[in-house]
Amino acid sequence: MGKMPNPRFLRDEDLTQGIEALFFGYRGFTAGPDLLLADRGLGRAHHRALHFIAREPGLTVGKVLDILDITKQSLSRVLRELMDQNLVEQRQGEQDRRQRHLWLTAEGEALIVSLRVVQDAVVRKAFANAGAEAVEGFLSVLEGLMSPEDLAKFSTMRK
Amino acid sequence: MGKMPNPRFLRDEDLTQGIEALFFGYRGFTAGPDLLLADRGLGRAHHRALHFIAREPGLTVGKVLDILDITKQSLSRVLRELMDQNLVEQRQGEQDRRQRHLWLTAEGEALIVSLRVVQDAVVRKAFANAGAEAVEGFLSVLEGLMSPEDLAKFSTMRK
DNA sequence: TCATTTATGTCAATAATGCTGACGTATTTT
DNA sequence: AAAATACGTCAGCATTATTGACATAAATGA
Repeated sequence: MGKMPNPRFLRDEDLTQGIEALFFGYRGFTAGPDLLLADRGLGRAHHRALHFIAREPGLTVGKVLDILDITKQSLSRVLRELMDQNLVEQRQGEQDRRQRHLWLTAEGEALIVSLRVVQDAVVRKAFANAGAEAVEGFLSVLEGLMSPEDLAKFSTMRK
Repeated sequence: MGKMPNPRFLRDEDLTQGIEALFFGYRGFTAGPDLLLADRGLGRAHHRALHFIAREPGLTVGKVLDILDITKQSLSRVLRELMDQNLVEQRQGEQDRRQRHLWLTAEGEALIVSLRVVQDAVVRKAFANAGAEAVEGFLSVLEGLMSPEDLAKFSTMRK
């Protein structure tokens, strides 16, 4: 952890390289799913909603709003489209009946699985080629890039 | 897909974690510049154009199109807005007079510097906290995520 | 030279994703 | 009973992207 007096670290060029790596890397990361989604007239916003609903079935609308950090109106439109396509369904809360819990339908499950197949292939290949240690570094740098709020969300999710 | 025998690497959860880290990390990475840009009515697309023009002054329109991989129309609009705000200027090519070479104006330089101050602060902090070795891992995973074309662009840039 | 290709710009139409502000309803909490 | 909460929706707007068509100037190849 101690900072090395390494002259090849934290120079402007290193930061530039990091910035550009993120730009190109993120593009490679989203390209595959984007193609699949386009077939159904869906986009990245729908993917994100599907991802988090798949990850924690029964999530409330409020929780998804908190994670995605978009407005109610933006999420509403996305959820409406997902429900119109029979990919997601809402169930009224039992304890608190104001809440809407979100679940994937069988069709939604099938879609998220096919999205995961595409995305996992890219990520798995990148992880495998770089090695376990590199993945640790990858994660720790990304955590450092997150806002404190997002870091908290990210950390909470893996407990 | 044959899973590796390593129980703590390349599991589905590891991939999920990587996917979510990218989502939250990328958001943290763009949040600062986005705020600064919004003040001038500019967005992320303008930032990307400014970045690559600053990085390689005199770039032609065609090269920027190749790097950003957007349509001519999208770039045209962005460049027009940057030129209207006196941030970028075009100069006709001397050898090939069909080409337009792009340069930042003094004002454009000033803007990209202030954007870099904000973005560098985030990246530098993340890099410094994670350490040089983690940064190596971060870069190698991102390279693995890039499409072959983008990897070639990325690699060529640091020569 | 003439035809083609290249580099660039621009028009019109469209889509996905986001925003703000306002308002409404059902339900829970105080 | 009043206030707060969870959610939905309306209208209007902005940014960033798309496709397809067309135009111009300049370079290049047969």
